[in-house]
Amino acid sequence: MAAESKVLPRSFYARGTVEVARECLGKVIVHGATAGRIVEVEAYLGLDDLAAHSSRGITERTRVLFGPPGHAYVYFIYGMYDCLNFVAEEDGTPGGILIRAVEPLSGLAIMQRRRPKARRVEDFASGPGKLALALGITRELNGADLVEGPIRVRQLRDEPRFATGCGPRIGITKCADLPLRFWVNGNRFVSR
DNA sequence: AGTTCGATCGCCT
DNA sequence: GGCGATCGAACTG
Repeated sequence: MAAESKVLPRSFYARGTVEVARECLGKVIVHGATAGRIVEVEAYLGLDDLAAHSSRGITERTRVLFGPPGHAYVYFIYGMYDCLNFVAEEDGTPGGILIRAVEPLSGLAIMQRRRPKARRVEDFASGPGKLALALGITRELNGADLVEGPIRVRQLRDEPRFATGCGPRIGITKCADLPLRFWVNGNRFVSR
């Protein structure tokens, strides 16, 4: 796969969060021997988006959301799960893209070991907590560089065409009506 | 220092 | 569809 794809440059992330979110669909996350194709994401906008962690300003947790683009923001939620975001926008402007689902491509046996209760491939990474487990992504990787670090995002040279859908984000109470969730239409690995 | 509640998941009915 | 698990960040006083 390495010969048929290239790592996304930092300039890919240094744009508006919604634009980057939409274009993340179809890209491939590689971590160690595991890889998955992004099929569902959500955009979390800077300070006005009350559902975004960045809306309350810079804290120890949200620091990387305000930093340079092309880095991973990994946070701990519900006492149990880690979730992966990509940082967008120019340095100093917050913007996060929550990766909600990937289609497993490589390292399926490793993913099954990390997701022992999953009975089907469709259950390996069809949710933000699940995908972090399947890809082995934890809070230790918060702040990791997506261009040169341990997690990389690649674009296939012959990325297949696909239609996308858009709708409200999942699991939030504030700003619950904004259509900031994006997915690959009809893909069976989307969380819902 | 104490309380609240969350960008979830899996099990139960 | 409903709910319990589980714990840290953020907010209150």
